[in-house]
Amino acid sequence: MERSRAAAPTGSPAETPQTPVRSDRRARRRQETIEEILDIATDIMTEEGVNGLSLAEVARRLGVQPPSLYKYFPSLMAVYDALFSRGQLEHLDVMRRAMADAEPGLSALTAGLEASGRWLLAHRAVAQLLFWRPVPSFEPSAQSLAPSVEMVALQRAALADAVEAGQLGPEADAEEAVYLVSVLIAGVLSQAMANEPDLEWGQGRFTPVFPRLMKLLVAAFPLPA
Amino acid sequence: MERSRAAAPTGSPAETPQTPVRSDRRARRRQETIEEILDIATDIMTEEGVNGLSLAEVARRLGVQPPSLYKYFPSLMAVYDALFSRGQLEHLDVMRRAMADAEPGLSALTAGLEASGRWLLAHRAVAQLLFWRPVPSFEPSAQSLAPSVEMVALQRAALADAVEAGQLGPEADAEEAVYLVSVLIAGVLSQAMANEPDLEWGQGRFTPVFPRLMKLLVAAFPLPA
DNA sequence: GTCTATACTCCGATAGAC
DNA sequence: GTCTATCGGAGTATAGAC
Repeated sequence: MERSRAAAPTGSPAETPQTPVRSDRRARRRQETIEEILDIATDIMTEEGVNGLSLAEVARRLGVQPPSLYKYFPSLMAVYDALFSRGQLEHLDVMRRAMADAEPGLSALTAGLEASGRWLLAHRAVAQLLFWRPVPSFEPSAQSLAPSVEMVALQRAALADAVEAGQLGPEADAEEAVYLVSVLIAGVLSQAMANEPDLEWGQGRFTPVFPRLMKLLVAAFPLPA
Repeated sequence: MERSRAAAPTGSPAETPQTPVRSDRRARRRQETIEEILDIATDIMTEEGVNGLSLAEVARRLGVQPPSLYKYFPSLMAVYDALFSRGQLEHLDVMRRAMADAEPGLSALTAGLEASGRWLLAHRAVAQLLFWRPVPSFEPSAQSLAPSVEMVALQRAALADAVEAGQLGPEADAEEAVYLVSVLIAGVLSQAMANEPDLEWGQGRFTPVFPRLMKLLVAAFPLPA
């Protein structure tokens, strides 16, 4: 958590006051604090449950008094929304990268879902916030929800690639196929999270069956004879 | 909510005082109150989230003061445990009946899982308490957990029946097959609960794919040639 | 078995000084 | 942007009268 103070020595009088440089530094420092708050909030949710998050506890761990946090977030719900939004974006990024690194089609789909599962198991508290809605008084904003549309599009495109490559039958190029695939990954993840809280992807009784489930897709969408 | 007072007229002096009859009546009345508390608690969890349950709110809806509830439950966690236990037993009963009414083997397995899914979607708050552990400070007692062993045994037996009936290959008669089946039903349910909170079994995008998934089991455990 | 009264702890949020 | 002080409310749980 060491922060670099080497650049831009403080005493330099050559720069005009109120420059964008100063503002940038302030803005960056502010952004760092925001990220730190969100990291602490994630820790608390992991330990106490998603519902156990409180600004008082965040303040305690950050070493400030609770009112100070209101300079960064207007309410507890705003913190939840920032956590939701950041989680959504990171999750999307992880899946996109994994798919880009794999062969288009079934390989990319499998790789993307597996990377998604790996990330979600490594960030369980955020995963619960994203998919289980455990805080009834929190509704994610429309902006925070936007990346999930992209997630579906990625999977839809991979299915289309798989059909074109002759890996799946033509019926796999449909919205229903995305639902079926989502059921498979959701089943693996929900069982792993509920019953094996300390294991990561690849360990235990549930996540290892995922590759097997993906192979079943060929049976679900058979190639025409 | 009318309660029958017809039986056992109050003034009858033929019976000795402090008879088991009197105690039975008291015990039954007490049990009714306990069930009513659990029903109200379920309503609250449904509206406010599993974590939103509070004895104060239960007392408010029951029309008593909070301290009165401590005559029935020693703590809030004891209420959670009673809810867990009752849910576990009802859920097991639903599945057992459905399986008994169906042809042994794959039909019984499918019928049991479908009945389970139907019941869980109709009792979502309890389902979350049973499977998602959303209250970190609550650990179900060993006694409350016991019925889940029976659940696994039921499914295991149905898989063995299916193998014997020639519906599935011999590898389906194994513990791993139960995990695979559990992933399928968990996936359907978690997607339905997260994304279609107002729909029941058979409606929406996810639960209708369950029969299709069960058909895939044949592909996963092919019959020997 | 019900109540009142109470002790205790915690939280979200705001006002205003510095 | 930090703090102190405070409001207003929530909750669990216990003691003791009736």
